[in-house]
This record gives sequence, C-alpha cells and structure tokens, in this order.
Amino acid sequence: MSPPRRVSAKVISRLCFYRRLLAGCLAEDIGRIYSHELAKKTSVSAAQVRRDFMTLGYSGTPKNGYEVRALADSITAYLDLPGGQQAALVGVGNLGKAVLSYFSSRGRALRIAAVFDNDPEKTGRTIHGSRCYAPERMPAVVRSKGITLGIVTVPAAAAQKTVDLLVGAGVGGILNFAPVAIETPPGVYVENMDLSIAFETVAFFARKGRKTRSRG
Amino acid sequence: MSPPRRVSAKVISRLCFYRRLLAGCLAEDIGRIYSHELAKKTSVSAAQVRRDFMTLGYSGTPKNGYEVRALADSITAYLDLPGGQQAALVGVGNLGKAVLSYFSSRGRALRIAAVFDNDPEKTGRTIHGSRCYAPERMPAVVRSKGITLGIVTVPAAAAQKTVDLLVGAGVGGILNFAPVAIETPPGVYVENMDLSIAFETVAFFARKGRKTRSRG
DNA sequence: ACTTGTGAAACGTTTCACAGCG
DNA sequence: CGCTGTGAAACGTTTCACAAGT
Repeated sequence: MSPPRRVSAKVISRLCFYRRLLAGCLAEDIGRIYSHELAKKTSVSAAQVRRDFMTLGYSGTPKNGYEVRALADSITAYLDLPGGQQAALVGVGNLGKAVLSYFSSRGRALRIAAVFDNDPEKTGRTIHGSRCYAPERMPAVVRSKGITLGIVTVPAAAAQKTVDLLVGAGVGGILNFAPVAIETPPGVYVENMDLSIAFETVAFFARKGRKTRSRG
Repeated sequence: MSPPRRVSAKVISRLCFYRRLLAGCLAEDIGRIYSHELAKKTSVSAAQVRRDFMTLGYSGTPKNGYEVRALADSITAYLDLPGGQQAALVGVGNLGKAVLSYFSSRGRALRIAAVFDNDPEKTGRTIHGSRCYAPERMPAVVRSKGITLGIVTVPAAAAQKTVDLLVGAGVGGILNFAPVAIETPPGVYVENMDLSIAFETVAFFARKGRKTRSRG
C-alpha cells in the first residue's frame, strides 16, 4: 500500500482500461471480480493487475477478490479531476473530424470544449457539437473555457506552431497526431499517436511474428 | 555490430521515425548528419540513436557522422519487404475513412489493397482508391491480393470476430483501433491504438506534469 | 577536438514466489 | 484451499563513459 512517487504512463493507461472493463461488468451485473479474471480480459498478468491497484490504495479481499463498483469508483477518484477537464482540438481535417466524432459522445469528465482551424469556412460554425474558432483566438478561448489539454490534428508543418500556441495558452498536456516530434517546456506532457509509424511497425512484425504492444 | 536476436518494437518505431527525418534531410540536400543532430530532431538521446543503428549493421564514420542517403537506404533495406506489403482495412466508419485517407497517399512499400465493411451501401464501391468488399469475402481477397496485415477500425463489439477472420485468412499483424483487447494466436503481432485511453492518459498528466511518451 | 561503437551501469517494468488471511 | 499484497528476482531499455578512429 505504498504508492510510487511517480506513476508511469503505462500504469495510467492500464487503469483506464480496467475502468472500462469494470463498467462493462457493472452493465452485466457482475459484482465481484478476481485479478486473474481482469487479467484475462486485458491480456496482462494477474500480478500486474494487482500491482497496478497498489497505486490506488484500494484493497480487495482474498476471499472475494475485488468489488467491481468500489474498484471502479476508486480508479475514477484516482484518474479524474472532480470538476472534469476540458480539451481543445486543433485541425479539423479528415483525421481531426474523425477524432472529434470519436470523442464527442463522452461523459462529463472529459469534454472537447472548443475546436480550432484556420479555414475561414469552418470558423464560427459548430462541428460535432463543438464551436470552431480561428487559431488567433486560442489564448482567450483556452483561458475562458478552462481548457487543460490539446489534441493536435494539424499537418506536420503546422504542429510545432500549434503546440506553442496551446502551451502558451496554458495547457498541460498534448495528444499529438502530427507525424513529427514536438518540443514542449518541462512539465507539459506529450503523447504521440503516429499512425504511419504504427502502420509500418505492424508491417515489419507481420512477417516476423511477435507479441502485442499497447499504446494508449 | 552484433544485432540483438530479437528486435523490440520500440527500436523499429524509432527506425521508422529516423527514416522519415532522413527523407526530409535529402529533400533539403543535407548529405551527412551526426547522431546528436538526429537526436535533437527526434527527442531521443544521441546514444540511443547510435545504438538503434547497431541493429542495421550500418556504420558511420567518426569524422563525418552518417551519410544520409546510405543510412536511409540501410533502414529501408532492414524495414521493408522488397516486394512491398499489402494491407486490409476493416470497418469504413468515420475513423476508418480518416485512416484510409491518411494512408492512401503512400509509397509502394505499403498499400491498403482492400477495405471491408458489412454495410451493403459501401460494398462494391471504391473508397479513397480502395475497393470495398463484404466481410465474407475476406479469406479469398486476402489470399488473392497477398495481404499480410490488417487494420481494424470496427466497433468494439465486432473487433474480435474481425480479427479472427483476418488471422484465419493469414495476416501476420493487426493494427487495432477498437477499444478492446483482442486475442490472437502466437506469432501474430498486435499493436493497439486506443484513442480514448490516450486521451484519458494525457488528461491525467496534463495536471501532473510529466515527460513525453511515444507510440507508433 | 570531434566523432562513432559499445561494454557496463543505471533505471524502469514485469514476473516470481510466498506470507498471510478468510 | 485460492485469493490478495508485496519483497525480491528477472528481464528490458536507456544512459553513461570511454576506447578508438580521423
């Protein structure tokens, strides 16, 4: 029951995954679950599952395993900010629109509160429920809506500039879909989702045979 | 110059990234490059860059660093299958379409040769340059086109069934966008791109301040 | 002086294995 | 018994640091 000083991104990703599974269990009226059952559904080891839960300070019982509802609540208490968090998406092209529609039907904990695009055709309109602004308005909008993270779906050439704008406006995290490495000041978290690299990596191993990797 | 028996996915991802940068260097007529210069552009350490290149069996010279063209060719020789590879994309929804358009303008080394969807409105038509088939035709099409990897952009509920079909048809790798863990027989490589989990993970660290993570 | 290539150390992550408990 | 929680071992990855080349 001694949580590590600094939690790794891998642990956080897995906690997100467990929570999603537990929500499924609740929908099926499963009230209790063992670490090895969760392990099976997530393709990680049972020991890993138990160790991840050490982070939460939530304990199961040897007799009954974990109580699904309490465990899910415990993960949510750990992961979510009580007041929820707002995100901005920048770049409403093909990929941006798809990501937007993917995220638009979410709970209140995490919402895309604004989107930005430099196409005047798009600014002023509402896309998948989010208002579209010109990039110049980023500092003002980010601040007024309390946005804490940015999703970058602009072309590679515009990515660094976009990130600088977002960071300047005060966001603490970036989900970067642009196929370039971006620079941020220390303290700003960056997660890169590079579709091309993922594609090429799978292609390489498709002929070599090797185990699963997870990103998320 | 002793390559490891089994190369990790991380190394492969970085090699893909280096190659892309080197292509940019060639476009700018940069003929030679040092490990620390590449390191700067990729946000990895110079030692890491050099160690990654050990995998290739390509050596630079202490005097001049690496020759860009030769290094890029060396990476390509290592990563790409000489005859190229064909991919199938399954699930032509919002995300599937975006991924398709993202990958449709690629070189000959990696092509989406067929897409599948169970919507009769879509089958028979050509979407972003790829012919759309009904899922039943997967075994035949995969075999006849020599497809070696699959991209899964179907809803979570259909993911495992889709993967089983793909694997049954003979693919050796899966790029999985569905938000579930999928099972595959040993020897089939799986890379998970879970957008929701990435989003939630960034949200968590956006308020905690921590360094970059890459997936690809 | 500047590089590269690399053994060895440092660090991070996962698994093992077992005490303790209902 | 079969489970959880966890110290310790095993394994994987990155960085350090330096010999050697030019």
